[in-house]
Amino acid sequence: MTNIMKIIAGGTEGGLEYISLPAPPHFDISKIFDCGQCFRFEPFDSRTYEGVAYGRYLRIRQDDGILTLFGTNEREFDELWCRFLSLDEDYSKINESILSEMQDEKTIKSAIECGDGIRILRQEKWETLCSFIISQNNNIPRIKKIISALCESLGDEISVGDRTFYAFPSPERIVNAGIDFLLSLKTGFRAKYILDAATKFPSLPLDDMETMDFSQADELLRTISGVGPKVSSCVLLFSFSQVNAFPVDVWIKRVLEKYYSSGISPLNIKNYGGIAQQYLFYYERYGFSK
DNA sequence: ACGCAGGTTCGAT
DNA sequence: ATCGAACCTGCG
Repeated sequence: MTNIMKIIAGGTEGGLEYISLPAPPHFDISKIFDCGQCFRFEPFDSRTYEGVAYGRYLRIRQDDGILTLFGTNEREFDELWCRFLSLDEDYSKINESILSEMQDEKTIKSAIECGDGIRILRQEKWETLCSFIISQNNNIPRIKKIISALCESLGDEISVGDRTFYAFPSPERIVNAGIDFLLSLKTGFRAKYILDAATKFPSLPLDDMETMDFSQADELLRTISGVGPKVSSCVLLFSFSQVNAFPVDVWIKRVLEKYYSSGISPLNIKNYGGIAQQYLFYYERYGFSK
């Protein structure tokens, strides 16, 4: 992956390495980490989020058109965070493409304005699969609680100053921990699903699933018990770069009924349908769309 | 108390 | 194919 972003500063602050770069247009960390795609990044202060992905800690601050990444360096940025944050994608082009396919329809237009700055992260595949299995028929605070308990119990420790973070545990560790362990985390009926996923995940053709058609990748994921259409499309969108995966949850159902009961529909978008879905979801759930 | 929360499975039509 | 109930749990 070639780094298309230009690092403008770097150094050490408070014992943490950091790098700075210009914030690109259509990039807003508060929307990125608060649009429901990610359960493990939390606010550090009003302009900063922090968390762990791919076994690495990251703190990211956005202000005055500058992005500062703490706990990392240029090499790791090029290898990991640039792609994780989708800084290699042209969201001007994506937004125009969506708007044009939707023929300037007014709801999608408002949704893009409202959700502008959201980027689809490229998260770790196993973590995303496991997290969205846990998310089913569950609420966000409890989802986060279960995931952090899972990481604290089985994940590798990551020290940052005097604080400790945890990597997401591998499928093998979860298989070894067993069903009773998963039940002790209050995962309930999802425990057997997590175990089935942990058993099957290592033999999936993970790289190929990024480039194959959505429907083929979807079919493979759905062989896992507990993975239905919603979980599968979330996982494919948030960690397999399947930008046409279009998760339909309760909020999107509302959107479809309210604005698209007849005529043009975002379900028929050919390119970047999943990104359109994120805008509509954010608009309906967090925007003031009345 | 009892319905519900970012769904899926299972069994009955 | 389609439909509804049941599912772990904790919160209001």
